[in-house]
Amino acid sequence: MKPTFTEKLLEWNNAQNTRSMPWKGEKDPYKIWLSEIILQQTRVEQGLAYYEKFIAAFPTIQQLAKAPEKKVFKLWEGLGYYTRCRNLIATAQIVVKDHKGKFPRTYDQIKELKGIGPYTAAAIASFAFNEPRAVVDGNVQRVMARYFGISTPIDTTSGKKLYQELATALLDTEQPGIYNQAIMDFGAVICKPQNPLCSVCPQQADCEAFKHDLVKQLPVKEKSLKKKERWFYYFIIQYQSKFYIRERTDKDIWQSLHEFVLYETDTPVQSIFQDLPFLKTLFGKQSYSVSHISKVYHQQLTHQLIHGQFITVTTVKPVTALKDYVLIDKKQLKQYAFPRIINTFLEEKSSLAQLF
DNA sequence: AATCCGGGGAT
DNA sequence: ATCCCAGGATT
Repeated sequence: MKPTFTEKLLEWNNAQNTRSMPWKGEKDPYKIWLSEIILQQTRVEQGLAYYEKFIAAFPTIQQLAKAPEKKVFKLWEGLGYYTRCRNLIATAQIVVKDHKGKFPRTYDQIKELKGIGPYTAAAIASFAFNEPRAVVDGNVQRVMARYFGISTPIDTTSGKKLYQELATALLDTEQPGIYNQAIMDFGAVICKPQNPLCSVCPQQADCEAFKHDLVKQLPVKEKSLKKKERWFYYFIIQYQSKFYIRERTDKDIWQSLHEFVLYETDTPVQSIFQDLPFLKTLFGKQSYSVSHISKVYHQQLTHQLIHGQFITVTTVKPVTALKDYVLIDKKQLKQYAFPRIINTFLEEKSSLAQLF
């Protein structure tokens, strides 16, 4: 006999949950996996278009596994957390090579794959294979913290353990997939982060947070993130009809994306014209001409604020001092994945007028 | 245990 | 501005 919470949740799911998504009820583990990776820390509304694009481009895991990496990253461009994309490719290749194209069928095997943690493994195992594993995502944590009135922070080791145990106890082991889907929908539709719909909530009578007016305070998060600022000066160096770009490979933001010639500082430079020794160092005695300096663009990341400025430079000879950078014809540029701050610049009409 | 990894939407 | 999103990997 399951707790009343589970009964009421499933009742709500049957009678009132109208939330519809393309992967709901899906049984193909490939499609479930793809949707779950895309949706990690990503809103359904934001991930939806990417899911459709990926399914259209790669209907099977075999096709994804053999696709050129560049093409996959171009599809992922703009979605963020690019390690997910790298792991997506690696996992597709592992499943095809080591598992003969058949997606692993148990939670433990699934969790071994790259980019798959406790949440995603539980989601795939329950949705595709009916294994009784409880998902714990942001929705589930919030619902349980409020329903039970728990003030243990969700972003601690003990908190994660506690919420996983609670979720497991509440799970309907007869229909784990339906239950997991239901509690996440419930968190997204009723027990929302802001302005939850307590007035129409079927759990209201037993909700500890509602009883004690703690709905707004729960769940508790312990850590606050520290941010740092970085200044990126991008030199768009044109030689004939080509530009220098490189792939970002350091352990840093935007790994596997591309960029123009970068000069980075941790404080803004006083004047692009006077105080930037970078260009002179780069060109030495070679001549160059600066044709345009853009406004300052900004991009807010989780832990960083990026200030970006774009300096368009033309030269009549190749720049030999540029290591790692390669010359790409301007017509080929759109094949490469760039960070949003660069695409924002490229998409502005004034920028295009300078470059093309 | 702490930190990092994006981009977008709501408030 | 701040929070949060169908989290996971690294140190």
